[in-house]
Amino acid sequence: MTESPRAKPGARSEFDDFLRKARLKKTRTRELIFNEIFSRSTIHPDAAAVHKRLRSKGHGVSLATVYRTLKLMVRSGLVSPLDLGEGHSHYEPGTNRPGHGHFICLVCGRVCEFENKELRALLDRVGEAEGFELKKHSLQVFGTCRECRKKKKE
Amino acid sequence: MTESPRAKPGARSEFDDFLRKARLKKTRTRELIFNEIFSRSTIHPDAAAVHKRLRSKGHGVSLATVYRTLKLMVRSGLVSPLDLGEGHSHYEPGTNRPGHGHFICLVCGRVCEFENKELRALLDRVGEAEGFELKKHSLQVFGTCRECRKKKKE
DNA sequence: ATGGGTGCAAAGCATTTGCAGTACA
DNA sequence: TGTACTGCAAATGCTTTGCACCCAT
Repeated sequence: MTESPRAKPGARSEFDDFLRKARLKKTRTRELIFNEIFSRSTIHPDAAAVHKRLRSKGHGVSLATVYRTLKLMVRSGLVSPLDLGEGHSHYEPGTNRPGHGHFICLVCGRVCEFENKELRALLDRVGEAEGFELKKHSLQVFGTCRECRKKKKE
Repeated sequence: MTESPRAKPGARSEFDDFLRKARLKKTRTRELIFNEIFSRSTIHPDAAAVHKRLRSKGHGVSLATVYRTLKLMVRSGLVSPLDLGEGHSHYEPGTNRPGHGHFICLVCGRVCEFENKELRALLDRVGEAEGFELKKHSLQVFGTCRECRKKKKE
């Protein structure tokens, strides 16, 4: 069981903690899937992409196990599902990232994250006004990215 | 072909306009589905709910047509799909409602809309900073509603 | 050893589609 | 009348599950 090369400091031990608390086993397969999500936080893969990537690296992991493990990681609070408007889930590392959202380019499909402190404060304020206790949120902004706007003008 | 009792003023003619422009036919079935979405904007039904509701009213509409029509209405820009975290789409009237979002109670499942001008301005600002041309957005806030918080404390 | 973990194939849902018949323009 | 629209059932695509075997503890 090797350490992830680019894992966030702390994230790995969170996974370990979760596994220990839930009396779940630490397996090679789970580590591989975990690393696939955490090593490149800008990718936002779906289950099929994780599966394909692992296969192409020579790891014989089944799609069923990818789904099982992703579900596990979502329940553990380490990973969040992400709706890019494609009708199925993508995944990204982390949960409870206040003020965090995504730009999704409708032309090229690129996804770009952003983080904004005002947004967090704003949502807290709106929630409080409604008597609503905010746990997490999901914000997607669809439009055209800088590059695609440039191309369109040419 | 009767008028919708509670349709937004203007919304109906938008639908008519869309149908005319796209050379689509105005049918009883499309009108029924349209009204089901627009008559109760707080309901956010999924396709199955629209279908069930129409059936219970004695209208023999097929689920396939409900899906086809909802897709049509989404493309027309009259209706927006809504991800309530259930793994399938719900629908609400309207598109391009800047500063619009949803609270979703994780305990009772109730959905509550909100509208906030600051949010709109904030997203525009963040988009501009990225060179991103904002078309629409989707914001869901998950947590516990006032009533469920009260019950929990008791 | 013993119970959880995994692969495989089959099942389960939401959604889409082919086709033949129906209804709007 | 002609073509779009609809219902039905089959097909599709993503995700879950049952079961037999495997492996971490």
